[in-house]
Amino acid sequence: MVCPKQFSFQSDNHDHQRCIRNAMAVAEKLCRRRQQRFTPLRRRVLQLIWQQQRPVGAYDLLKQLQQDGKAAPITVYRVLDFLLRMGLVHRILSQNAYIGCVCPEREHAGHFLICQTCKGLVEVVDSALTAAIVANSLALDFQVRQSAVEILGLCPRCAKEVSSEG
Amino acid sequence: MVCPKQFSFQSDNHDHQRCIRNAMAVAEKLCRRRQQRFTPLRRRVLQLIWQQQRPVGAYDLLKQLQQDGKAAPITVYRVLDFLLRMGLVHRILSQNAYIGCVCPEREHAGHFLICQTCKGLVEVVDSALTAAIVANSLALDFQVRQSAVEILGLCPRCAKEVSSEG
DNA sequence: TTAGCAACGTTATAATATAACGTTTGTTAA
DNA sequence: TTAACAAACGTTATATTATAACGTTGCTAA
Repeated sequence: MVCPKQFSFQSDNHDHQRCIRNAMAVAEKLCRRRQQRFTPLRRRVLQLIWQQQRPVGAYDLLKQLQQDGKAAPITVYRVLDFLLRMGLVHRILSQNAYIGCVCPEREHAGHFLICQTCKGLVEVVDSALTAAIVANSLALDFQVRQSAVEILGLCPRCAKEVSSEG
Repeated sequence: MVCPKQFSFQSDNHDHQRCIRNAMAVAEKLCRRRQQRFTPLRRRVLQLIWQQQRPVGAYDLLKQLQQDGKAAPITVYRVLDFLLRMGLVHRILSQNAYIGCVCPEREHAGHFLICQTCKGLVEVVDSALTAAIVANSLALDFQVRQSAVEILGLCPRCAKEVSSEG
């Protein structure tokens, strides 16, 4: 089970609490298997990230952590670093923000469609895109370690609003 | 004529001064055609960007400008904003840096291979990659405005060095 | 049960980017 | 020409994002 919101711009009224619970369970299992500590702090931050349905900034997370008590930026960044290493979240370069990964079990690059209006985001998993990246890299004798694809534009809903206004 | 360095990791001893002169001439023509002012400051910054053969940070540019006289960060960012709007430079998200565009006449997204060791960069122009992006967007009824593809890894030269060390 | 290391706290600071407002300069149209 | 306007640039201040350095706590494994 994955969060449908993160695979399509359309699906909206799904039980996101269930997605969150699922993501936490997957994270737990994955950390245990890798013998990494899924501490309360790490759990809390991952949960905060999943609660938003769009990419969240580090300082947004910080503010939320500070509602529980004192916290410093480095705390957030350290946790983010861990979550990124574990593949539990993706970093969205164009937004300086972070989002929960829908499929942390399988290692993969983050490929995204991002709406410039509502900041909504969809993770793309597509073999043709991956193949094109591999082909280009092979052609230049380049060893891929990581790839970031961020496609910016207008999601269907925001496009509709724009056209009905104008 | 384009800078071969920006299309391959291999070509190294080409006449880069000539590439720079060419880039400046193209920029000049393009601004005139669009009735935009290619001021001395804008010219200077674009030249500084082309002089590096890798992505340059805004504050690197600032330091170089300050050798001519006083300058503030906003000055650099304003010029970068102009150059980006004109398509004369690309912003490299993963590096917080900027690089001259090898083909500003034709509007296009920036697709790059970036070496994590030497920070060398190659601009990729590939229809299969573009097609994959378009296909994904169409499938989700998403209107693309801009796309950023940054493929990080090891360029052939750095790969060779790593293997000869280890 | 203690040595060692990972996690986290605390304080400070680096690096990147923008806001607000005033002045200069170039362009346009009477 | 020159007044009116807008674009470019200067100046000062500040926002936003991210990391460094070092000490303390607490888990874990021999």
